[in-house]
Amino acid sequence: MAYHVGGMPRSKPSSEPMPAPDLKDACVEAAREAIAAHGIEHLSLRDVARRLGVSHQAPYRHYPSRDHLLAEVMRRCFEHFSRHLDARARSDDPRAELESLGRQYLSFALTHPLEYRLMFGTPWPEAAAHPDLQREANHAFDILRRALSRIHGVALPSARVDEDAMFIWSTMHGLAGIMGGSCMPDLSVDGPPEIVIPQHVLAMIGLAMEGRFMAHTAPVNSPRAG
Amino acid sequence: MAYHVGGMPRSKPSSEPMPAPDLKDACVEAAREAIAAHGIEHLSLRDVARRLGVSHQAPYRHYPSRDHLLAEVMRRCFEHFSRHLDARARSDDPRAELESLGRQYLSFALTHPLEYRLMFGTPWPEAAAHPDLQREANHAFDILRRALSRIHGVALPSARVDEDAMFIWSTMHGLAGIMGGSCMPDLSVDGPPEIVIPQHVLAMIGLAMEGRFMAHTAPVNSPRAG
DNA sequence: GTGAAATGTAGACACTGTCAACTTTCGATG
DNA sequence: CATCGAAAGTTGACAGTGTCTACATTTCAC
Repeated sequence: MAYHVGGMPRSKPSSEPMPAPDLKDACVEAAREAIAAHGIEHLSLRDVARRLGVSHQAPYRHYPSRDHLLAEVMRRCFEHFSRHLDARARSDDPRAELESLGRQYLSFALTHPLEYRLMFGTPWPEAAAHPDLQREANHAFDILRRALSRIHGVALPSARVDEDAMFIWSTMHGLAGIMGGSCMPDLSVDGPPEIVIPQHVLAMIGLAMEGRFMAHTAPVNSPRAG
Repeated sequence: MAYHVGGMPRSKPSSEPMPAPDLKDACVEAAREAIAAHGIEHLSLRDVARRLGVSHQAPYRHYPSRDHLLAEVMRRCFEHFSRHLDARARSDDPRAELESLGRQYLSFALTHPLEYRLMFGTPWPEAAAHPDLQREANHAFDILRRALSRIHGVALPSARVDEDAMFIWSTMHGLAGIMGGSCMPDLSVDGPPEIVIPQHVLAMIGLAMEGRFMAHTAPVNSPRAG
């Protein structure tokens, strides 16, 4: 766990322009441990340094500020998240594919609540200052967009696809936030809520999408929309 | 803005057991200003004291810790939120009522993003230690539950009502979090997203609920729910 | 009057992020 | 080989923070 040596830079005999010594990586790893131990808001650069057995200023050689380290941790969370989504069960039926995407989304949020909070529940450290973070964050949404495009085919313009994507993402995101957070109300449902509720929410999304398809083939397009 | 006098307790000549001097209230107000100015994470008790022209220890006479003051601010946000929901447009048509509830929910989240973030996007300071906070937070969900019960009538057991309530709340909550946060993707929709997206999401909820009613009168109850 | 409770103040401690200056190491260049 | 510079890590300092302890003042009940 401790950073093995302190005092001199790495000595790769090769001639790479920037060997990127592993303290930079180690900082991210230590930061994740610190966050897991004490929560996101109590992440401290000095604590990270202490965990690595290194001086309190050493991390500053690799990250200009605490927020830059936090941004890097978040960026890796998004990478992890995207990989998780990409590893979903594939199917030729685009609707089944969409459902497996939803399940995969929820399974990540529920098994990695800390990472999920970090990604979507933490105010970003100046989003504009971390463009790679923004880019990484959009990947997941693009996955959803593509899955929806497959369902809709070419019949619907991309504007409609984006609307549906926002609906589905909102629902998944909200459910994840509620179930992963501490503000879940006491429910009287038949069975464990963490099983029953996602099942029902996914079913409701399916109903809404079916209604959408029917609306698409019928003249009226969206009832009760003020 | 500054707390008018410093040094002696209030001098109400009455004999109330605890006159509750207004520094306690003033702290909450100053804290809200500080949060609005510098963000939730940078709320500082010393800054609050400075705003009130009072020593850095004075707030500790009324709040045992910074988190207790934060919890009180959050509790008042929930009060404000509940009042906003209660002030929605009423209707005899339960579905119209549900829709106005949804619009009211979103309008609060979008016009008071800071309070919304504070309520639902901030990790609670030891939820168990602040039961009144938890109680206040459940009020909004109960409002939703009641509106849904009116729609369903007595036909559906309360378990189904809670499932539907969780679906709707998830969708509203997720949409509010996405649109109020900094992680909204670039969308290609016809018109301003802050208008078009909520409209569409509400319409999708309506479609899902209609499918639910049809499923309720037909033998099959939830298609595609694996 | 007197003591106790409530309220506010001042000082101290450990902790934090961050700036500045110093040291050590290594690779490149004369 | 000597030397310079960059990279990486070190120590020291400063302001800011939450919170503990001790002290001062005011008011009220007795």
